[in-house]
Amino acid sequence: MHTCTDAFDCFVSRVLPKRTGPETVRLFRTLGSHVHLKPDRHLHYPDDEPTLVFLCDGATKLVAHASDHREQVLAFHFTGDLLTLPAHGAHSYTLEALVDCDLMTFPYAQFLQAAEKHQQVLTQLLERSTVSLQRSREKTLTLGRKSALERVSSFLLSMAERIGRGEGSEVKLDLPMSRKDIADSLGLTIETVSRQFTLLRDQGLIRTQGRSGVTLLRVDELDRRAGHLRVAA
Amino acid sequence: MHTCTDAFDCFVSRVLPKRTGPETVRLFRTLGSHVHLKPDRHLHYPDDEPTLVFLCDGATKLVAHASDHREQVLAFHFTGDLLTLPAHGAHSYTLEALVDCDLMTFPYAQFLQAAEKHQQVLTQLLERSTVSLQRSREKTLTLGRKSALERVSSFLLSMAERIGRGEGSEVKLDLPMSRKDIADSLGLTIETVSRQFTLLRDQGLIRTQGRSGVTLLRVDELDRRAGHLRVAA
DNA sequence: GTATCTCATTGATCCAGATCAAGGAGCGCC
DNA sequence: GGCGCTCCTTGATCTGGATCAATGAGATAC
Repeated sequence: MHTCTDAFDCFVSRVLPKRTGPETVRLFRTLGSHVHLKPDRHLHYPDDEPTLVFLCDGATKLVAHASDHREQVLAFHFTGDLLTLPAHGAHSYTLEALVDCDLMTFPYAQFLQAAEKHQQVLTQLLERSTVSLQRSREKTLTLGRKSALERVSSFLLSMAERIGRGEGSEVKLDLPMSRKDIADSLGLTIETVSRQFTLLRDQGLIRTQGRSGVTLLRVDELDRRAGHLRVAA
Repeated sequence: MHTCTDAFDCFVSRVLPKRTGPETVRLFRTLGSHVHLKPDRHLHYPDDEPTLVFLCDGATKLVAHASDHREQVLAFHFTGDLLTLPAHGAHSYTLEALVDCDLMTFPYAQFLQAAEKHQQVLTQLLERSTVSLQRSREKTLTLGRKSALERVSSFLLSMAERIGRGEGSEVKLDLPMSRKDIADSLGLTIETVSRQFTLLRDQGLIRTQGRSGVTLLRVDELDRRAGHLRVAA
């Protein structure tokens, strides 16, 4: 994935409905911009109007900035995700690349206008927005009421769902984010996250390979550690 | 607001576009159910499919339940709000009335189908969903990175925005939720919330009248306490 | 291959907010 | 209008995770 055309084609095939007319495709093309981001770089976008982003390839984090230099990671995104960057309000937001990323950006208002005649696009936007809201609510519960161990377990399970490769009863993960990113996402410190990893490793629930490799060995036990509701035993 | 007809009319006038045809209105009527909830009662809804709720009148809280009996308030809603109750996943959710409430409920999937021909309804659904997501993200930052005092200040400011009555430079609030609800919303305990109220009162930033009355005396100072980004000084 | 630099782990101490424990005040009920 | 109950406030103590402080291990550059 390198050229602007590739990126746009990727957007077309994954977001627009199958038999979208060529004139509509052309309309979206005039609205969208292709951006390549290197790791640790953040997307520059107008802070007074929301922007729609389609992540063609890569992984990003959405970060909220409070006063001081405190940061909270609101969400991680992976290849194929569609997300809305809010205009800055009481806090400011940035989208930062975790690895090399290709994305398409659209001014939200104009995109919406273009989509109005194609309710399948609207429906999809709504659907994806609902999934984001759902994830955000789970995060709220995690941050509001869970212990460090529960947070880290929840995090691993959620990553397993999104980027895990199942191998028998195990799930392999290649985490694109650093311990700092995980800590900022879970409302913890690097040290605490590291200690929970060690704890889970010592209990035989996970194995780690290098900085980014994690294998979940006992998903059932992790579910219990995560404080999830017992599925009727 | 008491009869089923009143409630549905309220929904029609606040959610459906102005010149919606009578046959469409009739369609939505067949999908919707009117429910009255007394304080502390919760809405019963199928746990395997999402439900759309329009709050005609009253105030509610959306609560997530983790294992043990820990609860996290995900959001408060007030008259005129439209919200989506997710199907239960790793956690379960309930919608509970804070005061007497009238609401209209719709099966989400069927509502969406009915709305497909009316992209104004879709657009509105999307818009409201985006606002919910935005609020949820602010909450994430609050729960992840803010101190008790910052959380309570943020909470008061957010309530001021939604249900405050401005009187000169002051804002009057009549909070429909208990200290317990506030604590469960901010990831704190009742005691800590109470102590922050006392602190803010002692600093002359708020005045309290009885259990539910709060007057914000210094919105600017509260903004500072809330850890909001300084508006270019 | 190895030097170096960054990121992760581990250990020691500290503190904000939880927990435990009484009082006090508002509000509904009779 | 006062009785009683619930919710709120205040105080004392405890603790999980933050902070401070070294190591240790992976990745990158040469």
